[in-house]
Amino acid sequence: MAKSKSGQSEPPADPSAKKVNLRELAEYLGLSVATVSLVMNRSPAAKSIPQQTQQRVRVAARELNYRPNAMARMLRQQRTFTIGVMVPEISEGYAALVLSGIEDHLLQEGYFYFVVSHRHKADLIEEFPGLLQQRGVEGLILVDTECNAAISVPAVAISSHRQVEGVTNITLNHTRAAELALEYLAKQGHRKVAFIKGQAFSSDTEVRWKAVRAAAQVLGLSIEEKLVVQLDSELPTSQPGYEAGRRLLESKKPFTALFSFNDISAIGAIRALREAGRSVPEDVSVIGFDDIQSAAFQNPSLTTIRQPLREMGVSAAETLLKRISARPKEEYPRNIIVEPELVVRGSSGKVPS
Amino acid sequence: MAKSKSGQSEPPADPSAKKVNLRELAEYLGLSVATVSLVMNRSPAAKSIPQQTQQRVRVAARELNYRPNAMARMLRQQRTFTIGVMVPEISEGYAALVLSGIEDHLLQEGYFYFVVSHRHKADLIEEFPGLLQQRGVEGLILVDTECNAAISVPAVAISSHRQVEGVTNITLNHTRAAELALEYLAKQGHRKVAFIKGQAFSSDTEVRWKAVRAAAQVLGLSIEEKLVVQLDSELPTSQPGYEAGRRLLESKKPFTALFSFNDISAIGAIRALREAGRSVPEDVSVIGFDDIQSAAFQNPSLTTIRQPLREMGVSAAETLLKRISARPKEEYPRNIIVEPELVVRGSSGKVPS
DNA sequence: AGGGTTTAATAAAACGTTTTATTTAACAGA
DNA sequence: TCTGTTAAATAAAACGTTTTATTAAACCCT
Repeated sequence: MAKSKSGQSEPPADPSAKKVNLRELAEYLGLSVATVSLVMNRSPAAKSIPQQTQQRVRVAARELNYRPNAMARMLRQQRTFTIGVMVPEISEGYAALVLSGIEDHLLQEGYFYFVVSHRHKADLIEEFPGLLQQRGVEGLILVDTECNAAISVPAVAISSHRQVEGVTNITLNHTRAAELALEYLAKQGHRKVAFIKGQAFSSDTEVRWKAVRAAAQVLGLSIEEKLVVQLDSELPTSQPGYEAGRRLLESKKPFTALFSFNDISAIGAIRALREAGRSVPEDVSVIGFDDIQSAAFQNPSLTTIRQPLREMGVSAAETLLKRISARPKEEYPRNIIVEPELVVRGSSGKVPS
Repeated sequence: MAKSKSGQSEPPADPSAKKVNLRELAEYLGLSVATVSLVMNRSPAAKSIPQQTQQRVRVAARELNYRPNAMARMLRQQRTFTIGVMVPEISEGYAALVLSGIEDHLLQEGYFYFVVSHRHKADLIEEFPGLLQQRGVEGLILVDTECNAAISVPAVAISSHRQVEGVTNITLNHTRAAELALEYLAKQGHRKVAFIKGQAFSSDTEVRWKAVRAAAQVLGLSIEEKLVVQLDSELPTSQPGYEAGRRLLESKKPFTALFSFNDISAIGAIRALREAGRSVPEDVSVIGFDDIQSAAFQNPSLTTIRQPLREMGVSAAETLLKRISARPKEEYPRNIIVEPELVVRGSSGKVPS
C-alpha cells in the first residue's frame, strides 16, 4: 500500500513475497543453476559467459529479489565468515571499548560475530569455546579470559599471559605501565603509595602486580603490606573499588597516593576516600588504569594509565582474520605488545606538604 | 603428549583430530546415517530402536568426538537459532545494559546473536536488517533505532515510537517519567528549570519532550525558551552534555535545576556547571535519565529517572522468542510499557534560598 | 575435410544433516 | 499356512548452494 518514497533503485522488497531460490531463478531465466550461480558470484569461470547473458541474470535476480541462502553456501564452501568473541561482561567500560574496535574491523571485512559473556563462571568459560566452534566460528577472540578448553580454530587473546599453542596474545607493556605510574608519583614527591590489586580472576592482575613491585624497587619505593588490598567481588561496577578503598582506610596507615587496578575501581575508591574526609587530589592522589570513556568526566577527572583498548580490539580482529586466511601451517605472531600512556588529569598532584 | 588432568569424563578432544561426520560415525557402527541421526536427536521416531543400540551409538559418538555440523542442520531444518541485535553504539552505558539483559535470556534458550552498531549512520541503519536476515537470523531486536528497512522476521524495538506492522515496541512510560522528575523538582521548590533535550536521532527525544511539557503545564511550571538546549553531537561520551551545559550558561538566564536527557549528558553538564563556579546540588540540582551503572558512583552521585534497561532487554528477548515459535498468523503484543522510577541521590536537593 | 581451440552452457557431485516412506524380519492370531 | 502387526533399520529425498568435469556448437587453421 505505502508508496516507495525513493522510487528509483529500491525494489518493493515485499515481505510477503515468497523467497526465491537459485533453482527458481534459473528456471525463470531458462538457464541452469550452475550458470546463474557463476554469474552471481562473478566467478572467474564466468568469463566465457557473454555480457548480455550476465546482464539478463542480474536483472532477473533483482526483479525476483533473489537472496542467496547463507546456510547453504556456508555448508558448501565450508566458510561461515563468523567469529566468536568471549568477554567477561558486556556492561563495562573495558570490554565495551575493545568490542567496538573488534566490531569495526570485522564488519568492514564482511564478518559477523557472536558475543558471549561468561561473568567469570568457570563452567561457562570452558564451555563457550566448544559451543562457538560448533556454531562454525572460524576464529575466536578472548578478551580478558583465561581458558583451557580445546580450541581448534585460530584464536587471539587480549590481556592473557599464558603462551598457548595456536593463540596470539595481545598484551600491554605492563612494565612500562608500572614505571609510568610510579615514576610520575615519585616525581610528585609521593613516598607512601597504596595499591589496589585486581581480582584474582582478572588475567592482568599478577603480571601487573609484578611489574609494579619491580618498578617500585628501582625507584627505591617500599611497598607497605598494609597498603595493598585486592578487589574481590566480581560486580562489574565501582562497588568492589569502594570496598577496597574502605579496607585501605581501616588499616589506619597513612598514604598520599593510590594506584588502582582499573578506572572503575579507582572511582569507587575515590568515593570511599571522600566519605572518610580525604579529598582528592589534595590529600590523596589517585591513578586509575585503562582510561575508559568516563574517566575524563569524573569529578575530579581521573589521572590514569591509558591502554589503547579500541586499538587492541582492532588489532585482535586484524590478526585473527589474517590468520584465518593464511595457509594452514603458516607462521603467525605469538605476541603483540602495545604501549601504555600516562594521562594526567585532576585526580593527582603534588604530595601534600 | 600432555596428559589429561581430569582423566575421567573428558575425552582428549585432540584438536588435530580430523572432524568426523555422521556418515563416518555410521560406517564405524555398521549402521545407517538415518539410525544414528534419530538416536542422536532423541527423535520420537527412535522409540523402536532398542536401548542397547542407542547406547552403542552414543558411546561411539563420544569416542569419535562426533560434533554435528551446524550449517548442515540449519540448512535442513530451516532454523538457525540466531537473532540479530542492532544498537547505536556498544560503548555506552545504555546499550550495554540492554544487551546484557538480551544476552542472558537468549543464551539460556540456546540462541546466539549477532550485534551490529550503526553509530547513527543512516545507510547502515537501512542496510543492516537486510544483511542480518541474509545471515539467517530468525528475529531482530532494535535498540533505540528507528529504521524503515523491510523486515520479514519477527522484530522487537526498544524505545521506538512508531507503530510498524510486525514489530513489538517496548517503551518506557514517558509521561510518568516526566511527572516523577518535575513533581520532585517542584516539591523541592524549584521553579526555574533548565532542560537538555536529546539528540534529534534518538528515538525517545520527541516523546520525552512532549511528556515533559505536559507535566510542566500540569504543575504550572513555565518552560523558558532560553533554558532549553539540545544535544547535537553524536559522540557516545559526556562531551555533548558538557557542550549543552555551556550553552545553557551562556544564555545568562538563571536556573536552579536541570533535567537532562540522559545520565551521560547530565555528567557532562555537571562539569560545565562546576567550571562556571556553580556547585551541584547547592546552586543547581541536576537530574539525569536512565540510571546507568556509573550514575551511583558519580561525584556527586546522580539523581536520575531509572529505566529498567536490563529488564527491557530480557523482555525483548522473551517476547521475540515467543513470537518466533508462535504459529505464523498468531496474535502478538504490539506494545509493552515499562515503568520508570525516581532515584534520588546526591546531585539534587532543595532550591537554594 | 579434419583436427584443434574457444565459447557458452550444463550435468552432477558435493557439503552434512533431517525426515519420510519403505523394507525386511520376526512374531502373533486365526 | 496365511494375514496382519510390530520391531528394527534403511533408502532416498530434501535443504540451497558451489564447483568440477563434461558437452555441444561454433570457429579457425591448414
